Amino acid sequence: MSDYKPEKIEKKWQQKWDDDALYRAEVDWTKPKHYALTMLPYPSGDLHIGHWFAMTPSDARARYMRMKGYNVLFPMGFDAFGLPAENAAIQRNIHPATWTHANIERMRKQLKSMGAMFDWEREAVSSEPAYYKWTEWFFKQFYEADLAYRNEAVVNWSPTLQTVLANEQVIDGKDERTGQPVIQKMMAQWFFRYTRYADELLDFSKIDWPEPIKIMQTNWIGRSEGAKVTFKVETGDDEITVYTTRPDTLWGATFMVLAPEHPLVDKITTDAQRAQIDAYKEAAAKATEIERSAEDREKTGVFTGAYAINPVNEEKIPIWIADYVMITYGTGAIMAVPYGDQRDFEFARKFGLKIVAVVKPEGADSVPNPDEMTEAYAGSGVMVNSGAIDGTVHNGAKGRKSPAVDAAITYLEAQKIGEEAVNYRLRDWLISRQRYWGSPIPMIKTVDGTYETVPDGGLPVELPADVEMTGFGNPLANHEEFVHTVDSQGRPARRETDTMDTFMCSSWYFFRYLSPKYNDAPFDPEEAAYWLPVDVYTGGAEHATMHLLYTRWFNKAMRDLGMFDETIEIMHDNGRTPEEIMYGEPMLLLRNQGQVLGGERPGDYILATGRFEGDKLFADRVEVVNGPNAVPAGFEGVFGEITKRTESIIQVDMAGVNHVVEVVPDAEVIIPAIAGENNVNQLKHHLEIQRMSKSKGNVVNPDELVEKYGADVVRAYLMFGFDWTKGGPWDPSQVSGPQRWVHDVWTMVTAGAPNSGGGDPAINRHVERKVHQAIDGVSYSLERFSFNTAVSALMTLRNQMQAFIKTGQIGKDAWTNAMNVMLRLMAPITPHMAEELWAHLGFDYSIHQQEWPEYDAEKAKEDMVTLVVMVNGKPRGEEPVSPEIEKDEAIKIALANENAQRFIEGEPKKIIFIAGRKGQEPKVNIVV
RNA sequence: GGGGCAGUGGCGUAAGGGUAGCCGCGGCGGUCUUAAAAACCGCUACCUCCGGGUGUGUGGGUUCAAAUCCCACCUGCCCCACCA
Repeated sequence: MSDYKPEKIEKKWQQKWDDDALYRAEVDWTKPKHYALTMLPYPSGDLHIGHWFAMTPSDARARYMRMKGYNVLFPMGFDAFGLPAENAAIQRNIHPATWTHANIERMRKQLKSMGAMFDWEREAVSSEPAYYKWTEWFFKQFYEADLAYRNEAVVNWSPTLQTVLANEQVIDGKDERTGQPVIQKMMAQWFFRYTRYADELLDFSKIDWPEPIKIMQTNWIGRSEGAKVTFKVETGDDEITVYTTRPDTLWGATFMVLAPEHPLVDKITTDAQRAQIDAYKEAAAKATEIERSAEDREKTGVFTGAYAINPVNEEKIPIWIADYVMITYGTGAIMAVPYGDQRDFEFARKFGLKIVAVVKPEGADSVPNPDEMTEAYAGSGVMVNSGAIDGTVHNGAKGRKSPAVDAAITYLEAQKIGEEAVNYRLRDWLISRQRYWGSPIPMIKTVDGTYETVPDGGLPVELPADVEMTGFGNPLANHEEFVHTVDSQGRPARRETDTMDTFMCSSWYFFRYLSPKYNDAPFDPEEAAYWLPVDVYTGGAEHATMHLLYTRWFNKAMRDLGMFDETIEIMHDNGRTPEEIMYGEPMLLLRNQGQVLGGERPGDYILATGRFEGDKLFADRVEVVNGPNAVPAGFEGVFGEITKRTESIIQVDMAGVNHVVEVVPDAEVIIPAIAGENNVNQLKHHLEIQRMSKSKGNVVNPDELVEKYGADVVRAYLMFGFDWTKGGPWDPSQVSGPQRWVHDVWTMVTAGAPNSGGGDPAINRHVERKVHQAIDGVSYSLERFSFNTAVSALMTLRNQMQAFIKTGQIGKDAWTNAMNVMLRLMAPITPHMAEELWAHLGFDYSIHQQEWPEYDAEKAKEDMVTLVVMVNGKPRGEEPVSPEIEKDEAIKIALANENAQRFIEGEPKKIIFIAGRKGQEPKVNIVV
């Protein structure tokens, strides 16, 4: 019966929508606006099922908002600069621009097959000169406002290739292409003053963002309160300043540790120690920061031979270098208090350094003997052996909220040996990349070594097209014509050859969408005044601490440089309060989707022995073995891969046959890979958890799915089959549910009304009720980005309608009205089919310009509901009652319930009535 | 190592502190068919003395009431600055 042909109707409607400019979003001050934004893709080659998973639900939400009466802008573009284009260039001898543009062409076509309401007139591509002219312009503005500066930073340097490598190009300290060693090298680079906005970035009060994102950003910024303390080096005039969050423990500082890169190291090192120090520095240069900061690593370090004087007690303390101190955090030097800091404690134990107890733990009778301690004590207590602050209390609070810290800071400031200080884990934003395929940094280095900006007329500094991509050296630095220029006084000068981090491009793309062809500024203030800020932003949570923090910084810097001034004026002229812009927050609401995963993880291979009961093995011994090829001779038990584990019940695949093994309590579990005593919880079962990636060959191509099922079914499946915020493994076997749903609706509508007359009024009333319950369910779900429950509510309506139609008693008008509403509810999810069936029923084009159905609670109401009678919180009986039942009446009925009475002895202690909220039954809980 | 998140039937998942498992997938039984597919109907957590009892990773706690809130643990996933 179903002659649903998605390949025909989808193309047809996409073409018509395009011809009619149905999704063109234009400024219209008479209508409320809604700027819906989904993260722009990197043009890697093919659209991934993950793009569909991120974008089609976002599209459904944008469509819903449009039907709710908003003027919706939902644009799309490409984040087109980046490393993969260069890799392609090197491997296939193709220009990065050619590769990128070809990919964009292909992906644009794939994106269009989604049937999303993208306004393609607004498309922006970050690698086009018309775009990166403004990326450069932003850099210039930031530089002139002292938000950009030059400083040294560590890079992965390949001596073989004479080039800087990305972290992902470095595998085990070696370049992935040549296998040659990579070293850590200091290089002068461009930074933005990210930390200047650290405190403002900690304020989330004006935005509705997911709690985890706010927590991650807060931790990432890592504000800490403490003090800076200056130590004098014993000989010479040198001073070493340290930052500490625990200045109260200064009396317990028994040595100092400098980062190996600390500038004073060479100067203070004694001749006797020099060889050792140099060797250590060289070794440290080879390790990455993540490796170095791993706390489970054995502590290493070398004594410099020099001593410092502890300013509070004049003690002479040795100065060491060690790689657990980072040059990038604080001052690159620490005072080591082995009593109170675990890392310092381990270091002191390893090298036999002195430990002095400075805190008497809360509730302890005496101060611990440092020689008997097995770990540092970082808790609260009373300060001891601490001179001026002896007896003050450290209560565990941060900064001056701890009395001991407060006393220490006051003392340090009075003695002029230190001062209160705030430190951030956040570091300034290093935007320099020694790469070709990025936006050039519009700076010129003059003959006297100073920098000046490229004048506005010189923007954009365009990337030269005739470069050779060999992977050796920096193509821009090797391009003579590009490098040689003149400065403002006509003297020969050199262009900056670093390009910008691509996060710079993606920090402002949603401004460019407003007016991608605008030539007088990054964006047209007339457009900005209407559309800004972004109302809803959707994308992956993996951007929590990078893109999503950079773009907030960028927006605040733009605000402070007056880039919104004109926009704000226009807002005023149109009666709009510009407060939202003044907050300096680019996106008011953020929601994250999860990831669609693919592939599999194998389970542990086990040998299990014990006692069989039928087919089930009660195992008293389980051993994890290497793989499927190790069956010992004469083995009796179960051997195979664990496919599933629920507590102590294990499903084992033994040569294709499933066996159930129950691991008895106290069974011996042996897992060689996990040291120490093992238990059943550590057994790994088969899981499908891997991320999709080309190298694993488990990427799902949406084009094939669209061809097979149609875009509407793929959209419906992606929205229905997952918790959108979680994502999950790809499982094509689950497509059939949504597929049946779409086909059923098609069949239902094309079959026409089952009854040409008025039908049974009671049935018609039921239909109306279920339709309104569906309006409520779908609206509530879409409002909350809960796409799976939206589809679920529509499937429920399908089931109910099928049952009503089967009676043959549904009237023509009731049926037509039900179909009319159902199609409008489906329009955001399955836009093509909804449009086709809408036209089939003779309603006015386009369904996407219709209003969202209005919910009427009266119409949705049931005549009778079930009163749940509970005793001590357990359901004991049910009684049919009116949904409006009052408390007293409900309690009376509940107490009269026969079954419930069996559980009530004597007088109830308490009776609680829970009113029947929307969609829920009233309840009475009788406590006895 | 640091940070974040998650754990519910065979599977994907639902549940606004208030009857755990909505909606699907799969499976089992049936109808129709020469047969199969499709479609349609029914069943589908465990135990039970048939009264009921148990059950949301484990162990505690708060509450009249906990999948939901709190604490600890176990397991897994994601992010960590030149991948985007």
